Amino acid sequence: MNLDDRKKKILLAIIKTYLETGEPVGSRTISKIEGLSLSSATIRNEMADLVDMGYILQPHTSAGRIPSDKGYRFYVDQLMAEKEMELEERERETDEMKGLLVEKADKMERLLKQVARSLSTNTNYAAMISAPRYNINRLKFIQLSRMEANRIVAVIVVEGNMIKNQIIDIDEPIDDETLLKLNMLLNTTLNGMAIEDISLSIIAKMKQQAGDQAGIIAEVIDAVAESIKADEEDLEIYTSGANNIFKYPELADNQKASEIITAFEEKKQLTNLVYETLSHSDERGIQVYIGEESPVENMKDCSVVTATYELDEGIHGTIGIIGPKRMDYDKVLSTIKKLTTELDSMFKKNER
Amino acid sequence: MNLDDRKKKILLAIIKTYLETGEPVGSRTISKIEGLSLSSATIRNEMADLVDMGYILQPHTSAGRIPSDKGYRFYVDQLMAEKEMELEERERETDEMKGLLVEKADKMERLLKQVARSLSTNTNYAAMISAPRYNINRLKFIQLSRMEANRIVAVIVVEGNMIKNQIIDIDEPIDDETLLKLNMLLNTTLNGMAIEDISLSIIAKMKQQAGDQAGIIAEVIDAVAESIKADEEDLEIYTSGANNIFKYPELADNQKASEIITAFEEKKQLTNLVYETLSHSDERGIQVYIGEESPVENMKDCSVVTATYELDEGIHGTIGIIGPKRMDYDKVLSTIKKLTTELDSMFKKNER
DNA sequence: GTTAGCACTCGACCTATTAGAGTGCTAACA
DNA sequence: TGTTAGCACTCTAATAGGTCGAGTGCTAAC
Repeated sequence: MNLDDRKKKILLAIIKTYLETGEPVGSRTISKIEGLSLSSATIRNEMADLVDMGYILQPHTSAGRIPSDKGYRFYVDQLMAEKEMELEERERETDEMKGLLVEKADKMERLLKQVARSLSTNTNYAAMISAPRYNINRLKFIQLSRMEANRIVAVIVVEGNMIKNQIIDIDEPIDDETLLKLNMLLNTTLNGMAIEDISLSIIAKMKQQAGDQAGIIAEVIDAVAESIKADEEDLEIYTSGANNIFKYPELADNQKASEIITAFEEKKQLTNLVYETLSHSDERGIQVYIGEESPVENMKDCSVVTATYELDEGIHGTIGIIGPKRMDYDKVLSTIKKLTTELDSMFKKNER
Repeated sequence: MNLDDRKKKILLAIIKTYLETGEPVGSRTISKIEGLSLSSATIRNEMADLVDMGYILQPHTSAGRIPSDKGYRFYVDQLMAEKEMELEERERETDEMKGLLVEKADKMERLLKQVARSLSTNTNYAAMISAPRYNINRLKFIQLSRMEANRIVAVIVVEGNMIKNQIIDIDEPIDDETLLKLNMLLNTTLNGMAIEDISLSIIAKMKQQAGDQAGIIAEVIDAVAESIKADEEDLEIYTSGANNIFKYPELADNQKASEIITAFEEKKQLTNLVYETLSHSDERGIQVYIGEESPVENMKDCSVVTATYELDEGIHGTIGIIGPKRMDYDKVLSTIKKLTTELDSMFKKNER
């Protein structure tokens, strides 16, 4: 049995109706609404087929039908194909966009929080955004300064002007000249290097050149490695609107709500989502995970829509919307599309 | 009518039983359990009085009694008085303490997250902790470094070794000598000053001394002010275990759960709690808010226990536990007490 | 292949009915 | 006068029975 044109139309009708009402939809409803005037009996026959094929489900024998994960998948694929076409046809006007406008923010953190909030309030679903991640961590500048007699502070600037600090305690006081020499050594050797490329041999060579001060070099390198590692480990993720899940009865029971909230609290689970999205995202950069498809265990009852935004070559992050499987995919896809676009242009202006 | 000794005993028995079972407690239960052997009838009479006095409530006519906010308040006050005594008598042994032990953490943020997590998993309630706030922001060290030709990075270290960075774009390249001069000027003038004490006249004087470079001075001062202000505005708060509320049926219905989760998401509400605690905390530093007493609107159905920890003179933060009104106050008070103590000693060791 | 018709199913909702826990009150007791 | 036994009463939670209606599956006719 294959999915002929009529079956497709009926399936889409069922899903759309269900998305609007949130209740199982019966054959009569479809027979009335649809352009292809067919009796409820015929619809019923087709529906039976669709159940067999796994596109829709019957909660119980004498109830209407609801879409299965497979059904949603069909719908979303269809929808995204349409969107593709639309976007080629005309540049979208930005009418419903006002609410989306993100205030100009000076700090990255604040900006990201605002984006998350904007997303969640606009869609009424839960939202998340990951801080941009620098795939290549290239060192730009290193500076050691003496803070107190036995204590220096290392300032490490990497590509994209992310700044890290590390305080280093030293055994013996260090004089200005040596400090200057160390700074020269560090910068001439390391500037422009990717963190991954700092090999042991380079470090050994630097230590040799540093002579007595080899210990400090080691500490600085450690500090560099440490701060980068820390950065990789806990990818910053901002969330907003987790409480929105309570608006959807199918997610609001204790068991499920607790799982979802937990995922939002323990950002580690969301980290998965980010990596998954970054690695699998296709050319469009938008990804839809339905139910069981979700990379986050605790969100198997949700749908998750993610997208990557790009700040600059090799620097990107992920935004995501988490809601019920019967979410308004149309709206969510538009919103997320617009937002990534806006983010891109914003970063261009805001690049510091 | 006043609260005589027998009434007190009965009241405490009711509350303790309710804390254990979570169900309305009847007169028979009390008459059996209690040392002061009285018949259920007598207990009933007393209970009626206690209802009149507002210490306990009757969910419906033929049900047992549950404590009112006023009842809980009585219980907690009693408990805290006892604790006071206990602590004077003997230094508490640290037997149940293992789980509480917080791993040594190098970064403040990670430490705070761990503390929050430790609190929530140990108590099975929700927990929060605010980053330590420096009441007096004293400048310790300022360093300008050239990063690129037209760009310098200002590193600002304040009391407690909190480090802020600010990138400053300048119109014309600056030479090493001038940079050195500026650094000297900044440090000799500002070191050791409290932020609040940097007056306009001081700034004017510095600008005058800086001559051509007055613009940079202004930018640095702005950066200092800015970074301090940003710090004050969004007080960092870390939370953990919000999902624990689902373990308590009286908090787990949609309406209430949503409110509580929202409070945890929008940290602004928790900020209130921190300020409230900091300003009102008595000598012991532990505060208990029961139901309506809570400074956080969305937590009127919870009890909130907070405490201040002190890192150093004038530097403190707040930890808090949020749970149902029938929380195990005894355990919570002990835990929070121990944790603040441990935090204090940890900060002493970890002070860098 | 499509449709009308009809018996059937099953959850949602409403209404007793019952059981049990707990009360309030009265009358007797120390 | 405070305490207690006894008893009728109240109210909830749980169970069972009954009805309604939406929706189905199937058959037979078109």
